[in-house]
Amino acid sequence: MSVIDLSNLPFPGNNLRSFLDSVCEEHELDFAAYAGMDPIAQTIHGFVNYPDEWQTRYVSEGFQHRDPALLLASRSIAPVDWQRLRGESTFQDIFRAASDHGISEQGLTVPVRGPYGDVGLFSVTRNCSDREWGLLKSKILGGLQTAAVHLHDNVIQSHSLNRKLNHPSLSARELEILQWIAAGKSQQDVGDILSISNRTVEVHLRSGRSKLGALTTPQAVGRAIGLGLIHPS
Amino acid sequence: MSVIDLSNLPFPGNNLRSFLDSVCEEHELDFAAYAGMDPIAQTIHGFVNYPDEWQTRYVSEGFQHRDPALLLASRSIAPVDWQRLRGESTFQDIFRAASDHGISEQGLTVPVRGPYGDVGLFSVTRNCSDREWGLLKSKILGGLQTAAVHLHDNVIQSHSLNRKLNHPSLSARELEILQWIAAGKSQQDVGDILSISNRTVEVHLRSGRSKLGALTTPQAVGRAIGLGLIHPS
DNA sequence: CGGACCCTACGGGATTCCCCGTATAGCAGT
DNA sequence: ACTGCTATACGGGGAATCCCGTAGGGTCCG
Repeated sequence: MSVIDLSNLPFPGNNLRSFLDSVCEEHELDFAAYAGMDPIAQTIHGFVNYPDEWQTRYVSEGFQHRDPALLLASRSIAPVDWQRLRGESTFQDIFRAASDHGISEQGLTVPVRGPYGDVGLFSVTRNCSDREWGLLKSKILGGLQTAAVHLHDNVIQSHSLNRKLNHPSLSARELEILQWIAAGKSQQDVGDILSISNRTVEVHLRSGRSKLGALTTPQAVGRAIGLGLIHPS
Repeated sequence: MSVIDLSNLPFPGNNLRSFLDSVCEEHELDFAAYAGMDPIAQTIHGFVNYPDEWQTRYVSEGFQHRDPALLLASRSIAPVDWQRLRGESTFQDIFRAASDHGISEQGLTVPVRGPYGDVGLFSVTRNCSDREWGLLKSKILGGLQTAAVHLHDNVIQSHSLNRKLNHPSLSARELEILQWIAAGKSQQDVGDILSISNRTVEVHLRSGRSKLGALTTPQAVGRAIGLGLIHPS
């Protein structure tokens, strides 16, 4: 999974990095970070207002691939309080490293999903006691949720990113065939159903795989489902 | 798409219908409605605190399939203010019908997505002027967002719980292998990765397919993803 | 202790899929 | 008009999968 730094990209009409700062200021937070995951391109892109050294270290040690806050939030609907992760050794490892750079153990990650399988993860931290954190959290949760939606919406809408994260567009025929394959039909079956040659079915399937960046048909089916292009049956 | 009324289903520890009422009370709203779309089962399920006659009419006329508020929000990341829809004739039709039952034109629909392509749509209405609505909206947007997440999370949790009860559970090995297959590995690859024979891999795959009621491996991968047993990659 | 699974492993034979091509025709954009 | 993409179709050859078995060792439970 490659990492794309969005912090220097021009965005239409606003600067998302400074938006992080204003969220921190408004809600009495220390740091904020946005990470967007593209499940197909296998990329993570983002921007933070963490100290530069921590950001560098985080990426260079590949923390974004095993950070339990990101992993859990990327599979969750509701926000994930980092308190839930304290038992996990991976979290403890990353937190020990983070505390060297002044980042607190108190944090929260809000997931936001778009219609194409894209996930935005908005994390904030604040150095304070558990009790203070609990009070603060309930007070600002709505605002964080709104900020997360705003961030992810802007990132996904932005043209410059859409070029980087171009979602594969399968032809109607390719989708149709992939849908039948996902329904358990063989290539021959599909050919009979659609009244075309099984060889032609295989051609469409091949080009579908290629567009999805999949090595095998099962993987292509999985990705297409993950993108909402087809449905399991 | 069939319609499932969840309003009478028992939920663990809380009543979602009364949650709608409390959201209305807290935020000075007239009505609130939750609609969940399941792209796999092709169903819409939901519950509302609209007047019964309106609810009945809405469903009987199939409004849920063409309501522009739902359609737009289901493709959006950010909340959709119904003001944006005033130009659309479909919206005007539905609103004319709604106003017969005391529902205002002033409304908002908040979309929330889960990891499996599921979408929750939380709508609220308030009878007031455009200016009042603008002020109210900015004040309660965060709370609505939080409420929407809470609703959808609860519905999905209980829904997937139901599905897990009804579906056979795959062994850890079977899931592990299916996950690698979904990641584009061949049976031989998986055997090498797990240091077992490729024939053994095939055995697990076979039994996984059988448990999922799938005729082919691509179908099994699709179903496993649809059930949330594995993730696309 | 005897089933009931699960994990492991191997084999033969049939089927299917995948990769490499070639080829025509239509349709859309520039 | 040329270029590019899509849909259609065909074929050979090799690789992979799938289906039918057998079989020993492990765990868990009644």
